[in-house]
Amino acid sequence: MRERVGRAVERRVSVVATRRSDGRIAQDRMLEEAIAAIAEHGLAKLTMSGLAERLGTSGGHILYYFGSKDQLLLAALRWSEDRLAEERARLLARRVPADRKLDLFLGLYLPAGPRDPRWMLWVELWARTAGNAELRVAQDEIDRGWQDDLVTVLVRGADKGVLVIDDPVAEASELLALLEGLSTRTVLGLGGTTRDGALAMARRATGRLLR
Amino acid sequence: MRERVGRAVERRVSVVATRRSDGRIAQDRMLEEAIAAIAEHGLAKLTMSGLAERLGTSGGHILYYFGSKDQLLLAALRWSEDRLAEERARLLARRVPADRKLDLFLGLYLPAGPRDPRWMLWVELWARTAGNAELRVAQDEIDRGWQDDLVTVLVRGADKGVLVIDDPVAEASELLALLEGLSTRTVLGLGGTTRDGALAMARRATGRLLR
Amino acid sequence: MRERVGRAVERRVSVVATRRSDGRIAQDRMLEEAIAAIAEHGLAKLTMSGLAERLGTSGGHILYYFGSKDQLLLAALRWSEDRLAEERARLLARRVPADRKLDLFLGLYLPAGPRDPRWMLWVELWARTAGNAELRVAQDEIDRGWQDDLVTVLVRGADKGVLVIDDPVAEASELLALLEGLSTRTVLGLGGTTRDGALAMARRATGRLLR
Amino acid sequence: MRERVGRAVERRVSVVATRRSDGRIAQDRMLEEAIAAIAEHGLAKLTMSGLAERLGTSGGHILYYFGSKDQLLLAALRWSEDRLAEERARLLARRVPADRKLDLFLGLYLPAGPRDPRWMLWVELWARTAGNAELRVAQDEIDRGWQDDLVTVLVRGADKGVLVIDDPVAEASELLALLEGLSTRTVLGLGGTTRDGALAMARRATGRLLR
DNA sequence: TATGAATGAGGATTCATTCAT
DNA sequence: CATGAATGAATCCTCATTCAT
Repeated sequence: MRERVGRAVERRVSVVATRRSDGRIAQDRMLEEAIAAIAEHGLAKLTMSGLAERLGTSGGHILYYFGSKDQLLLAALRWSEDRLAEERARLLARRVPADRKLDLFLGLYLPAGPRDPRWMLWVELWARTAGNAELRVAQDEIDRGWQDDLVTVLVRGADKGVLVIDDPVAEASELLALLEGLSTRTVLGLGGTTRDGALAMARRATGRLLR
Repeated sequence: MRERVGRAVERRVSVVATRRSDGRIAQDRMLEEAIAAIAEHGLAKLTMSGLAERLGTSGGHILYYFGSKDQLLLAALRWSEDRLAEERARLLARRVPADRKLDLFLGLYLPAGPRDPRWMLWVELWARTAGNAELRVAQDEIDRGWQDDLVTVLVRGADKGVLVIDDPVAEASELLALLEGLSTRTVLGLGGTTRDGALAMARRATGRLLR
Repeated sequence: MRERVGRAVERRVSVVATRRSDGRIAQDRMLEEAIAAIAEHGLAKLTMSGLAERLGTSGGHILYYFGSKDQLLLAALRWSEDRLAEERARLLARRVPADRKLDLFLGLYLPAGPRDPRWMLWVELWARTAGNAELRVAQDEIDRGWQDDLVTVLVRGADKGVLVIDDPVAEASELLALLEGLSTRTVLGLGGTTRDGALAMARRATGRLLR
Repeated sequence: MRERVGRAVERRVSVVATRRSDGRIAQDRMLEEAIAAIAEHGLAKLTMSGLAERLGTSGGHILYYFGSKDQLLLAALRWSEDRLAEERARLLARRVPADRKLDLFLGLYLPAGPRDPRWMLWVELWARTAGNAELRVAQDEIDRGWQDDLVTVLVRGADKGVLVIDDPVAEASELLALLEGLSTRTVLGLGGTTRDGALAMARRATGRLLR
């Protein structure tokens, strides 16, 4: 069990370095496909053999890399958020006014629509958070990433005189909580919430908060 | 510990309300215990026989009442929210200033703390929403209950000149989205959010939103 | 897992008392068949579903009673030895000369021949003893039963003047160790050992040991 | 701890014996490590990859040498007993009185203590004997080695007038059966049997048998 | 109402073995 | 020689659900 994890880690490192076997299914494909499958049918319906079939590989092979289904899920979460963290980093580096940057941030956070894969994964994993410390830690880390970057945007905006902030940490927290609530509703299709509606609402709240 | 207190209170209520039918009481106990079990160990660990053991009955008997596990879950959700709807109704009927009423509303919505049974149930059921139309409809209905009552509070507050509102439906939606995000974080223990912290944040946002 | 065990225990108690369902497969049959299957094909080939098929029932049903394969094995061992313990008790109660009684004791201990089910079970379970404390305790208990009864036979024989003993505990231990060695060889068919050969050898050693 | 010492000794031996082929040394290490692993955790827990890890090699490599796990086990048994056969040969060649030689023989046969690797391997393999003809043949051969050497000791002792024997084959068989029973108990830790206790008992029986 | 025996489909996981490199 | 990726069959166990009593 333990060595499986180690193997998975090694693997990730060597993905770029070696590609000995062409038949080899990349871990990334596995994670991507797992997220897609969860988005389509829910985590409850995700079976190792079903996922393997989608990938044209064997269930044993997936476990060979990830060790267990829980680890696979955790890896999927991290993989998904790693890419978003990169997008956020790119966003932070862009030369656009702070208010525009903040707006882009909102768009990045909110789900693309109902059943958005990334958010479906979050919702599914929330249900497992209570019983899985490793998962909670990972979620906390990811959350902190969003929080820190948002604080950065706010502080820079204040420095430039574009945004009026008071307590950037508290304001970021509030904004993220609102975004999370909006996202949950959007992705689950509750209350008729759409991405556009959520975005509009987030913008209004942002305007009120920072002016 | 918390749910024990809550349970005693509920018991008194339901004994009075449905003295006629012992079966009804039995059902209430089942739902109550199901929610407690989910809060304690998660939905994934809730088995019919395990629940039966907690209740001192048999698994078959629970299904005798509820037909299936899904129906039991749905009933648990409704049972839990029905009682809150009653509390909201009592709150709306109270003769307190609108801003005070709004504050009490916030307190009613937010979870008592990490692993609050009602919210654990919500989080668990979100993961089942996508594949279960009946469940989504029920969630929508419950959500609408909160929304409508909040709108009522806002409108009455505006009539009295205590609150300054613009678009009560939109403002209620935004407030509820924020509350939901705060609740999720509180109940899952993410980002160190506590009930008090969430409440303070909700109050600040409410103040800003309504003047 | 734990409650399964409890259920199995209850079950054993109620076997005599209630027999509500005629289609019900008695646990005894399960144990008996399990032992037969192990004797025929070895423990490694014993699968729950395979055993279920022999019994005309479902794998789930066997586990319903025994909780796990390990528990089933343990129960099989106990069941098998319980019956022998009764036979020993009957033997001890018989009114025959001590030397004759001792001879019958040898016959009771030794396997009926190669692949004797009871002894096959022992051999298979020895391989699991090291990693299973519960199993080792059970084996020790059973062993003590043989030892105590043999000591009783020896002491009574000495009292009657039929046997000449010196240290009954040590002599019983030695005799049992010899019997165990002979049994292992007989049941595994090693060294061409047969039940008759083993019995003859045991008799000679007994004669030498006790005059 | 014990096997570490033993391993160092073996190493020296095999280095001298088969200096030509490094592969041969590697095979020895594999067998040695396999036996140690079985003694520590049981055959059920011995996996090819786990063994490979202990050896710092790959699972595929072990099979490259041995073809299959069963063959590996068989080789381990033979390897272990070959070394003992050599020790027996050395013992037979020594110029010591027959009774002393017999005593050393007992010490060689009995396990060093609970979980003695050689005996753990025997016990584990007994469980596989029934379904594996090749294994049974190997066990028979090894057994015959002990038997023949013991007969030799007895006969020579009789020739010298040190031992009083009647039917050396039968007496050797009986002694070996007793030794096997004592060994099984010692290695499994049943009945509180220790090596010293087993040795004392074996000596007493030997004295009785050959006087 | 209430029980609990019985079912049986289903799923995660393990592992010996193969084979391309 | 040596690796380790890839396989996929095999197995234990879980659990909602049914139903005779």
